[in-house]
Amino acid sequence: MQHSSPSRTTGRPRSAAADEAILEATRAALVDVGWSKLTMGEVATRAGVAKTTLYRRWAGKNELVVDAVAVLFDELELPDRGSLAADIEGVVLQFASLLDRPETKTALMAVVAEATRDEPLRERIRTSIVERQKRLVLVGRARAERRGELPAPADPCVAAAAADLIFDVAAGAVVHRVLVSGEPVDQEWVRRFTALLVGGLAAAAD
Amino acid sequence: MQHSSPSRTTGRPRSAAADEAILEATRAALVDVGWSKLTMGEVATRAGVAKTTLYRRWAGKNELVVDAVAVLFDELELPDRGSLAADIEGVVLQFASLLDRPETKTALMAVVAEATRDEPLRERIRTSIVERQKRLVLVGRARAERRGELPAPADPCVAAAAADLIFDVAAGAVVHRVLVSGEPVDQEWVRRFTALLVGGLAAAAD
DNA sequence: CCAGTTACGCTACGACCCGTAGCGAAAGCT
DNA sequence: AGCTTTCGCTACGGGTCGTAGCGTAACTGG
Repeated sequence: MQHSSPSRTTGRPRSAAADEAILEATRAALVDVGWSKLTMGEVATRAGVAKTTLYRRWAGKNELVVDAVAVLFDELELPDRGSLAADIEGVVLQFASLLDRPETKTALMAVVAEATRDEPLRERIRTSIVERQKRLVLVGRARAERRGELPAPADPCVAAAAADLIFDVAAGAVVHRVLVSGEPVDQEWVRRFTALLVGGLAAAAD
Repeated sequence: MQHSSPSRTTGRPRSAAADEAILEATRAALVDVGWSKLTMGEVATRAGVAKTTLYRRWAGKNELVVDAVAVLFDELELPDRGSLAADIEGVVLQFASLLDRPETKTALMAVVAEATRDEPLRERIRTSIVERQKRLVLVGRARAERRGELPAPADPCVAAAAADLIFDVAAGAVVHRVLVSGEPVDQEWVRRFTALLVGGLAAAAD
């Protein structure tokens, strides 16, 4: 009667090694053939696994790819570089180089596109990728306040809205620059963008 | 010997009505079934046209959809609302409501994703959609300078880079807000975003 | 008016991928 | 041992792809 028990005690356990092999094979296949020509059968072959095993764990291509690329985003960090501007420049460059990797480049927009007509998938993207990276904004903001570069927000509700805004602006700008405009996120561009963002934050604080 | 003559003088001419019927059918199909379940056969049926006719004019689904949605972006305008901030708020709201339409929502990210592995498609998107809308940034900037809200840039090369930056920031932020974060672009958000952008522009002018 | 040229609608086709069902074997538990 | 669940494998109907071939329609130049 206990169908979705998190850890079942009886029966043969699922191979954790197969899990990682599948995700790794998915990333490799994304590099080689891209999103549109990626098939479940190919991933299964690459991972040395039966196609049915894939369908036992993921509903389809969308969910599989989300899980395969989500872990890559956890590499992002926010080392303390001494100033708000330097911190932003650092993380933006990290994010840009992550987006330059062929597996993320071809997969990210594709799953977002699919998610426009698939609410569960949208939720999966949110919890697996988006929400996890907002931590970077919060850490950066707290650090800037500690340095006295930004005033502490009066209303915590306003603070949350501001963090969301900054996240959308930063992530959106980099994604648009790389994938839509198709031009590089180089030192020069990052410098200009950071100046714009920091200037706007300072002005909004008044 | 003149294979790709722009207007051939001999033979039966292509039906312009069929062209429009196909693009219209493509948009309608996008609304109904979305990008991933959109098939060339279905579009042909809806348009009352043979499937082979589609392939005679477009190489595939990607190119067809780009042409089908590109015209929608030409609706964007930048009416003079008296101030830089008001102008930005107006066009951002327009862009957001355009992105809310199901046909653009599901198609835009999908073709961008495909374009990451298809250079000709990337070029087609650039010339058909992206470059055409940069006019809005240039018009807004010129208007702000005429009002005295922003100084005229010294170097025209710097001015072009600044325009590209503003375009990526504005378009990217709205797209990210709507499609990735999945939250609405309401009056409140637009107000905050515009304050951030205008503040940044003013600060960068120093 | 007629021959030449091109577009159109239709049908049929092999190739591929999908997602599932059914089977026997393997791997864990009590 | 006996039970339970996963695994690899094969096979299948259903769908889409992109193309080829055919006869017909539309338009042009002689």
